[in-house]
Amino acid sequence: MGATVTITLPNGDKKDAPKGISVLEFVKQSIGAGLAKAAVFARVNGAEADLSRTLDDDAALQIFTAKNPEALEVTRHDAAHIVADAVQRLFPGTQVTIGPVIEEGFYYDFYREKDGKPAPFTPAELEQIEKKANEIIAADLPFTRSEVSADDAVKLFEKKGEKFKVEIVHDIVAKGAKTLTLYAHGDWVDFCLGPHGPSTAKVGVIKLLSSSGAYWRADHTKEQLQRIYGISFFDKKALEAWLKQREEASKRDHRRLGRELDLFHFHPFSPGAAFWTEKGTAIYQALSNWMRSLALNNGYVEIKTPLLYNKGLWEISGHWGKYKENMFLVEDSDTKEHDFSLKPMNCPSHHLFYGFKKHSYRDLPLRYHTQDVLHRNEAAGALGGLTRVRQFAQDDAHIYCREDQIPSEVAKFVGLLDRVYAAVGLTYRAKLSTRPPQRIGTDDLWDRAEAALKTALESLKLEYDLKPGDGAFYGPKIDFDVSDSIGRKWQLGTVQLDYNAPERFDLTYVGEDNKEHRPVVLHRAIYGSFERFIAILIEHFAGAFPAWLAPVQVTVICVADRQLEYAQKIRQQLVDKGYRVEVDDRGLSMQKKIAEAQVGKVPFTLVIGDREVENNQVAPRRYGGEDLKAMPFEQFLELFEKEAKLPPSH
RNA sequence: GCCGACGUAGCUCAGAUGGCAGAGCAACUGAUUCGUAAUCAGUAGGUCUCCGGUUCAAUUCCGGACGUCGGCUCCA
Repeated sequence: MGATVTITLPNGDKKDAPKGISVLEFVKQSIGAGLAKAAVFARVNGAEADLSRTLDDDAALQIFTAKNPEALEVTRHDAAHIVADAVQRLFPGTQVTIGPVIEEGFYYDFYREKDGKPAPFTPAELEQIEKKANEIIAADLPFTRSEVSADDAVKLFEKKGEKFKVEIVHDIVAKGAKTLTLYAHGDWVDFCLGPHGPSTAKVGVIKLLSSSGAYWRADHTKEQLQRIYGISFFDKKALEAWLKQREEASKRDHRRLGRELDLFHFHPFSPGAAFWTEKGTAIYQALSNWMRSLALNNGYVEIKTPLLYNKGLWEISGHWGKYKENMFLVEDSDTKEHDFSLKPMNCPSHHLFYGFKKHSYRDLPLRYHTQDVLHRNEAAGALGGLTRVRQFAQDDAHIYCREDQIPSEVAKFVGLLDRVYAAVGLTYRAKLSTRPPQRIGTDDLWDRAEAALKTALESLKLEYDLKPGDGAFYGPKIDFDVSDSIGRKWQLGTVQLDYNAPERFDLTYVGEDNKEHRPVVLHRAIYGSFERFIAILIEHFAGAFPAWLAPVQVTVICVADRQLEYAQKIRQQLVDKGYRVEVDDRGLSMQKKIAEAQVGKVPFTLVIGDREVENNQVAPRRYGGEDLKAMPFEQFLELFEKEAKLPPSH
């Protein structure tokens, strides 16, 4: 009799099985053939494992099938292997690098050259690869796992001529790994942590999405690689649903809605700088006014500083050395030298401003708010819509405070940011970035700075991701990310601690002890930039803004022209209160005008006929079609103002 | 900046192997004055992004520039 092991299932059941049985065999014998067939991978004592893993000790076992989202990640990793296999079958000599699962799908980076030059995959080749990959799925090749020594792994990949894999193996060995795991399906082998599904057939269906350039190790001085993006689903139906959803999401794209709703334009003569229409400007101004009120009501002062500066400033700030490539330089017409630059950030000008006066500890914290225009010379290939532009304005502020004031300042800021995002319904993800290897300041200082940020996040019960080593060289920071309609993440808000700038600019305050001390600076923004924030809001609301943000808040439509005079009176009363109202007096049918108001996503349409004129009423209709029925104008006003006023700023 | 795709009317898109350029919507004109999602008729609109080259002939083929899009990198 062989030894037995006791396996505990998620529901608490315990089952005995012969020691050394595979997970799959155990499931088949002790749970059921159906689950065995559906299984993709397992967790043994919480650790991910292949179904072929043997059970050598008592363990807790959990089986994952297509019903678990985790299983899709595993099969997408399978899919990456399959695509790499397909590429190497079709294009011998192509080298493989890495192929991770990403949020939506996976990618695989290849190195391929022709005549010494990088050879990108053409759309036709992608089709071939996709076809071949799905053939590999149909072939139902089992994935097999094996362990080899580091030496054998190096030999294996050297023999195959896979120099990138060899490099990765060396890296892993340098980190202390003794053995490596290999995964093979058919003749194709890659080394990989796993787990993988039982066979290629489990992957379902692979769809390749795009190809693009990427650099080995994300370093543009290294080899140019060819990246193929793809996604897989357990069945065609799920793939089709995903494609459809993607099409829906693209209808919310701010670039598309910006055109359809006539919010902004771009012109080749000023790439990366928006032309805002009167409608786009209305949104911009509403956000600007709201942020101004929020700032002024929360202890900030608003200041304005120049846009153009002599390079002397950038030499002090360090931008001339580290950021010059991103700055627009301006030639002085006398000296013919590029002695001036448009400001890419507000901080240096605020530091100069701080220095205009001698400050007492009683002045602190001192909070300067600014909405000035900034210019950054972004790489041409990086521009896109409103999310990445060359000219923009931040809802910027710099807080000058004593070190002991940092925790409360950070907490106040994060609280304010949370209120702003909540008011527009945005959900965000906070990221705390801590000390990088290259940094200034003592460890003690960093300990305190990081603790201050952490405390603020925890006091607000905010979940956050920790990004060790991602902070700026002068201090740690918290970034706030929001996703756009196609799932790309954008940084909006940020708060950064800065111990460096006060040194560089020799900023001081006089303390209680009558001696000079260094303040600390907090850089912070909530919207991030108006441009990017508006882009995110357009997508978030799919263009149907709440009344307070909508470019046109009310459209007044008459049943016949004889009611126009009354309609104008209604409009005037609303305009006098500061609202954005239009009367559609074009010679179109009423139905057509209503249709256009809906297409324009105007929050309220007021229909005026003889009955309304007679009774001093309006007949409001909401965007989307809800008919509120005729009511006295005063009653509408009350209802409307609740939604059309800026959100609270206290 | 790098890799790839793309650039036809204000917008969305057709089009031909290299031989007079097409639709819908929008615009304009006229008629229509209508009770909650699109009234009818007509008119106008184009150096087919730009600059070179090949050709009897280029919007179409080739090269370059600019821009847009998807990535890389960076960041708000």
